[in-house]
Amino acid sequence: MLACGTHIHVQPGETLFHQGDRAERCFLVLGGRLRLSKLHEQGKEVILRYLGPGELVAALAACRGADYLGTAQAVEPTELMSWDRETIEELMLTHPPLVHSLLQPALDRMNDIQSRYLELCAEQVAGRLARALLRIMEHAGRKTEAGITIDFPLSREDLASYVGTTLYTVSRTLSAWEKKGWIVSGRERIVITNPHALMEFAEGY
Amino acid sequence: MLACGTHIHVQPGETLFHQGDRAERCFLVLGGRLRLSKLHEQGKEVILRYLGPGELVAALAACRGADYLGTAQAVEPTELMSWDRETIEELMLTHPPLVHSLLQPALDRMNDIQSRYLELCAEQVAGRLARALLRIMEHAGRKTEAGITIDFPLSREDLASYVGTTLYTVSRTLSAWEKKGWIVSGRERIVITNPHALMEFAEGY
DNA sequence: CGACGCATTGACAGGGCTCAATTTAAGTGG
DNA sequence: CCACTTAAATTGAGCCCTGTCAATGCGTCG
Repeated sequence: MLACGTHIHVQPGETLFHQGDRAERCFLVLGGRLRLSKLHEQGKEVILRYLGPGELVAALAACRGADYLGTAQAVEPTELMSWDRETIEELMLTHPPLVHSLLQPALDRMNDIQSRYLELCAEQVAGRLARALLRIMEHAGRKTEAGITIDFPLSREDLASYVGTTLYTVSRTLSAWEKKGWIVSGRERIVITNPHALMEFAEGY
Repeated sequence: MLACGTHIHVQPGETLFHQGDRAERCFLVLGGRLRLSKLHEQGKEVILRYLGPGELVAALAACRGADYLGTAQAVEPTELMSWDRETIEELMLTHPPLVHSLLQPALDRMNDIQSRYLELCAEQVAGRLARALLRIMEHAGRKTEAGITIDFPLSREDLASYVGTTLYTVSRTLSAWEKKGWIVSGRERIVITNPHALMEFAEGY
């Protein structure tokens, strides 16, 4: 069954698919990391989510033959499995329980953006940034001696696009947290040394 | 098949289900209008979307037996059809093509919030408010002699919760547009007299 | 080692939130 | 039908967060 799929490799910076294109295929991330973003008419870019190993991409859109809702590009060398629309549709009809494997991630992502939409409305930058770090940490954190390292390149600008602010405000905020000893950061690299403090901060906001 | 469903009536202000409760049932709006909202810890409320006749509510959550992602309450006398989890699951397994009837709305809503998330990041209040009015107009507008009337009660505060601002800024902005002759508004009622101007404004923002 | 891109920091301005005081309009009961 | 009540809407004043612009520092890679 899985053999019907095609192996794909994408290099950092390369685009897997573009927002607005017809979704002919869906993907499963095997290794590496993708960045799903959406572009505004006036040029500003927003990061919808990062996708790591084990996650499905564009499954719903491909099922329906709709357009991709965002643009997916690799932030690391990424390996994927891919299926075309006909194959998925056929699989879905012949294996009804498969639907649940699609529905759960869809529900999770719905929950994710709706929560972030709420935060964007209700909280100011620092609170959103704290939650963003925690969220990304849960998703892509690796335990190291110094703390929990986010193990893919993540710039100030990326974070800004993720929480809806500017790279300047992100920089200022991270500097403040670094002085407090909550994080250690370098060029496109962030280590969270005190997750508990960050959580308390995000809650109490 | 449809006979398995239960008829439900909800009065304005009444709550159909609460965010966080286990989703045991899903619903189809037959008449009236629901307001789906999400509450922030610090008390602020955000309106995720309005639901009118023909729209499914909580279908995905009920399929998965997950928790409701938001709170649904009526803004008008509302009539619904409702099914419980077991029934949907059974229907889905026995009628595989039914899945598509669930996937399409899910995709539409995903697209809707992601777009609004983008707007919230990229545009300022006036632009978002213009788009919100147009979106609600598409969804619930009724042609009248004066223009296109939004035919359910919609206060300044509702609009504020919808676009992520305060009722004061909404009031000021609507006043300005009323002076320009783009809209006519009263207590919880809005008529769009010049949709074209609003669209141009939203685009050019 | 030089150059490019990312990050930092300061100064400044403005959009929009907050708070407070009225005004307007709908609904209610005598 | 008209006071009376209550909730929504309007408007003004002040201020703060954060976006914008500009200059500089620094780490990485060719």
